Amino acid sequence: MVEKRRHSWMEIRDSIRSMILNSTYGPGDKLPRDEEFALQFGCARSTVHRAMRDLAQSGVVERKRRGGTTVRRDPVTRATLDIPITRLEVERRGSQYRHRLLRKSVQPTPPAIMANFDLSEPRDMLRVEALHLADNRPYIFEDRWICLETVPEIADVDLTQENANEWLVRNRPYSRCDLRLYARKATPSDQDVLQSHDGDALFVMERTTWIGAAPISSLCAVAHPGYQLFTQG
Amino acid sequence: MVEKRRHSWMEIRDSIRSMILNSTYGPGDKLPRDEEFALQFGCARSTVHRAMRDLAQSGVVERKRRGGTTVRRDPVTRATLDIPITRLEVERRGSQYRHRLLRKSVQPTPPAIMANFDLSEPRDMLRVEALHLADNRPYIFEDRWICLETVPEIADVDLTQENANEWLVRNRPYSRCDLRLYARKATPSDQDVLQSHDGDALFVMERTTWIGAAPISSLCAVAHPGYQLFTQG
DNA sequence: TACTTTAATATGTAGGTACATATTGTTGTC
DNA sequence: GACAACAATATGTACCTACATATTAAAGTA
Repeated sequence: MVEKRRHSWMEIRDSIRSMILNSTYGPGDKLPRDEEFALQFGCARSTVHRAMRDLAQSGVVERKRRGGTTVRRDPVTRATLDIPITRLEVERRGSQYRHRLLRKSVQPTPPAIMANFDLSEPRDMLRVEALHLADNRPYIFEDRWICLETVPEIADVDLTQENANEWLVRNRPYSRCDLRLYARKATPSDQDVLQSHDGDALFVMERTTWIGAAPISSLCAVAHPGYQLFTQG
Repeated sequence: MVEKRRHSWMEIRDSIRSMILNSTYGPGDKLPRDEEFALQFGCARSTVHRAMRDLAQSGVVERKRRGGTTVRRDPVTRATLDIPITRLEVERRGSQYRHRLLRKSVQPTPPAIMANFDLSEPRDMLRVEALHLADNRPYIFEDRWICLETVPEIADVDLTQENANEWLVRNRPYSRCDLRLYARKATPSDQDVLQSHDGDALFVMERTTWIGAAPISSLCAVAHPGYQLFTQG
């Protein structure tokens, strides 16, 4: 029997997913070829391919050329984090955004930054320490290292006016971004800058970006006590 | 002049992206129609479409039917977090995984869990408190609420053998997952369970999952001091 | 047996056509 | 002028075909 109506790739995806769910195909199992599924569902191979791409992207299956498609043995929770420009994040909460440049200097990279960039030798970079404020209260403190060889123009930017975060994201899109999230106890110097109390738990986001193989910027952003990071539904 | 060679959608994507980068098209600008780009690049519309879908997904542009494609006014850093099954995370670090069920009971949901699930009324759910260990040292403590109406089978599972994390991820795939990340100061009860010291900063991951509109599980996972969450390269 | 070369094969992609769908703009009616 | 009905349009999808590419399996050679 030949199905007449057209099948959407999402239908196909859901069908395949539920087959994986109800153990028709278990973890590690090899799935039929796209063509076979296409025959089975009465749709085009490209439609199955579209569905499979989505399942692969969301971490349900793994695909390899010639190797076929297998059900992932270790399912993962895959979530997309949207980290907006800090100013927009603040304004979206209905608060007034302000920004203060605290320090700016050229220094050789310390070991931690070298590790972030995978550098074997120290290199002179622009270090910018700045504070983002929401309604005049500290929101995020950022300690950023910017590679002057990759981004020489940054030297001419007035960072008291436009903050480095925004300038970079608008002018230097990256091709690779590494992210690291963790919690850190507030230090005495945090207390001055973030108005945190002794021993507060602070949420830290480290972000390192490259364009191709060239380092752009490595950033350690420390949020105010109580900060939370969400995924978009 | 007509280009002969075939263009890959990634080339097209990079070309369009660099046009956005070098301000040929600025934030908020409307881009040409796919068909026009196709003509311009000498490729098929489907190739431009593929490129555009990628740019839209990575947050560079926004597409609307009939409305066309516009450059996003507010660039975001979009990162994909892979949160694996805890056992695999531990084993991948070369440590030995162990799991201990601490408490298990049926209770009405407290307000915080109701909020996570968007419930207006309390509901009886299975509360499971468990500890994941790496080399016999506390790794992650989880406090999980499981909806018995959506997942009645969980009542028959021996959670001292297979942990709830793994059972759910293998047997109850979700269609929606909300994630919340923050830092929290260690409480005295954390100190017992996680062997944390007084006032340590702890990394907390809250994860709530649904299948369709039906709640599956809401989880508060507190990691050991020093835990870090990465993005995959 | 160990190694290299070759063929087989499943996924990935490009091109093209036709139609679906959402949204916007325009026109018509009161 | 307000609102409803309708047409125009850019993106989205489905289906094909043809070819590209990575990887594995098989065959051949020393």
